[in-house]
Amino acid sequence: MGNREDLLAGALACLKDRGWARTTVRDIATAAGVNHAAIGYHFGSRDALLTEAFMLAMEEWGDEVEKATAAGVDPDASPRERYEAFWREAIASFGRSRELWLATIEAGVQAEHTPKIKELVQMGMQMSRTGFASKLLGVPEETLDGQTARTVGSIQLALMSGLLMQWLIDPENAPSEQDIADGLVALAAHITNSPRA
Amino acid sequence: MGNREDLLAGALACLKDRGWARTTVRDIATAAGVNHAAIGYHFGSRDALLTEAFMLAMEEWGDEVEKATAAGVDPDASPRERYEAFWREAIASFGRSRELWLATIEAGVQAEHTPKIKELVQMGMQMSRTGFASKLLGVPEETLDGQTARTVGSIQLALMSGLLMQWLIDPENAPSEQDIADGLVALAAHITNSPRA
DNA sequence: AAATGGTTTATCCAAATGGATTGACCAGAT
DNA sequence: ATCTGGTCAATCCATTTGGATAAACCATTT
Repeated sequence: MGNREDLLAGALACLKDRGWARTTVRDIATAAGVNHAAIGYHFGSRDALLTEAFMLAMEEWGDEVEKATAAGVDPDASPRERYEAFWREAIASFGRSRELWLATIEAGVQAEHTPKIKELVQMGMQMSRTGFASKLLGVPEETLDGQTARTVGSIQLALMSGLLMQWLIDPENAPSEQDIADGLVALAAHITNSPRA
Repeated sequence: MGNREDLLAGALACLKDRGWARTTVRDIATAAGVNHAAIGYHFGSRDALLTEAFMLAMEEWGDEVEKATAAGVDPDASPRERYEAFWREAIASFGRSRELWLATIEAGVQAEHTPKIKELVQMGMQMSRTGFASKLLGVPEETLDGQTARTVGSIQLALMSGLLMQWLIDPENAPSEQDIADGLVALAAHITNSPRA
């Protein structure tokens, strides 16, 4: 393990607990236990290093999501129980890997200023849509039609990032897994009813 | 209109198209057409000015949300039509006031580093929950019980920020108002069904 | 007209920042 | 042993940053 790996690890750490914008080359170098000149040598620039570190963060993020979706596949449970189990695990992950999740939100902001990041986030969102839709409905990704991915997948993805924000900023008032399922069902029921509810 | 007002307007502009982290005192001063020393005189520090400007952004944000909710109250329309009308207007606003919406996301990140901002965002989220729930269900805020606000309101708020992210980062693949309603109903139907769908 | 108090501007400054340079180091090939 | 290509660290550098200082400005009061 040379400086290169140390720098990547240090950059990932900084990305999590300082965020993209406020990490300096010296922050990274200190976290990595390396002279900051090594950044220029191995990566060319601070931004290039951070971009590469962000890819590591996306992998970790994928693992966390997978862990949550894995919780929602008990064949003996009802769909609702499975759905709540998913959120129970997701919410736990929000707390357990708080900094990581925070970094994913900041990535959304950073995407606006760094084209490469934008591409990565777009890719991640597309994969999430189909992944969520398939796992949620219990249909293999191959046989999943694009329309369902765009509807169910997009909604689940939106709930994921939206509820993440609530849990990060105001966990006191954020909805529990039951609240989520209740709200979803109540909202859909209201929309479906032809007369006023 | 003295420097103070100009600085606030300039800071708001910078907040929108440069974001909190990357706006410098000189950016603001230039945008305001004012010497940057005036920031110290009128607000004490860059962060204090940005915090005050952020409150202006929150007001504008409230107006945009209100405009969208107003689109969802046609008494002749079905609940579903009203819901889609809301999202049609919301999505239009995402495009029309792109920078403003972007600033609200960055606020979520900034909340992590600036307690005052965190308070403001928490407040905004609480108001949004009850506001959304009441407008959506057609129930005055006074008679709305806390549980419904936490469930339906939280879900709608989550969809709002989650779908905003999708529309900001990848409008090409973001769901339309029909997609949203479809997905919501399909997801709820799946959860409700006792056997597998 | 002179004085006053609030405001604005022109500079100054120390610290921080990203990056470049330069010479040391070191394992493996010659 | 020495040469070589890659790695590393110490140091330097120009620029940018947020903020402070102090002098000018200006309307109002005396």
